[in-house]
Amino acid sequence: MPGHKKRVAAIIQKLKHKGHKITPQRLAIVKILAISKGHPSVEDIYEQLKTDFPFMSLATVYRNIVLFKSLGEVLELGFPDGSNRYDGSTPVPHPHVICMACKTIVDPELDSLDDLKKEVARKTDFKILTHRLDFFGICRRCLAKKEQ
Amino acid sequence: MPGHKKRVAAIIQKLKHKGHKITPQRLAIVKILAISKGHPSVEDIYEQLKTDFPFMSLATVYRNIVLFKSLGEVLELGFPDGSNRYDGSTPVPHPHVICMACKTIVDPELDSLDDLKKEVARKTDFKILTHRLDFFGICRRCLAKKEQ
DNA sequence: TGCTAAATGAAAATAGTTATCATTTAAGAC
DNA sequence: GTCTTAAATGATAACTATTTTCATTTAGCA
Repeated sequence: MPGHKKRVAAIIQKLKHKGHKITPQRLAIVKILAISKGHPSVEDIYEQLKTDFPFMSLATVYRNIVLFKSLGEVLELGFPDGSNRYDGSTPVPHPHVICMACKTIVDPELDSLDDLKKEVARKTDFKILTHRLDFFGICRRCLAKKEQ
Repeated sequence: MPGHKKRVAAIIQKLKHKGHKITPQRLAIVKILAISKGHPSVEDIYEQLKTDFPFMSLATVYRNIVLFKSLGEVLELGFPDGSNRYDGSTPVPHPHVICMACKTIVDPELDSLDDLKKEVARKTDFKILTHRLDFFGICRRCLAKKEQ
């Protein structure tokens, strides 16, 4: 079973287990969140759903995201400009590299992150529960465009 | 000259240099931003100003923060819950450790951050321009409270 | 098939921020 | 010091993203 199907199955199972109903709208939102690699916004999700659910309400998208967040099945990425984006495929904190030109978000694997976490815990006396790590820059493709 | 006075002077100088007027309201906002160590919100700043400027408008606070941001003299920290907070004393990206209970924000010095930056640049092919690094947890004081 | 709590759609409400516009004022010219 | 004018301010309206309300529909179980 491919990764995103596993994710859909896992989320559905958790929903059922917690006593939530599996509506067609909810299932469609789960699928988009689990399949998307581009960290979609609420608006992105809503647009994708319009084809299959012309009468879908934006509120339904928001409500379900709130639910999935509370179940720990989506990661919310808020940005200062107010644009929130969602990651349903890897709902645990991980670093992001964001292109400021085309808004692409890449998930790098960073070995040295563990050292950093340890250093924080050691130096601050905090009980660290989660983190958020974003790098902003220009991706290779946009760099190439600029030079033309 | 103490650090925060230097910051006030530096911001004022940049404002003048760019042809912006130094109004009493603007000066007061600059001082609060430069002096505060607790990363105040717009509402915090507004409340502090009310004593000296009873007729101060919230819009003035927002307008000035937009200006200072554009000059690179304050750092904006946006959070998913919509609460934005501002750092005028160290307006370059740096890690934060945030207490989820009392909302305190601490600035740790992390030596291993450099390694992480290098690793990102090497692995992603992005031109990295800036970053955002936050750790969320519970501070020692709030941990102690819980145990009582 | 029927029942009931949960979910939905549509629209109103809310919160944080930005824009509008008439009035005031800082700062350079005289 | 006074004049001039573009910039800044205060009050308020507008705006955007999100949440809430409420009447209606529906998933899931008896």
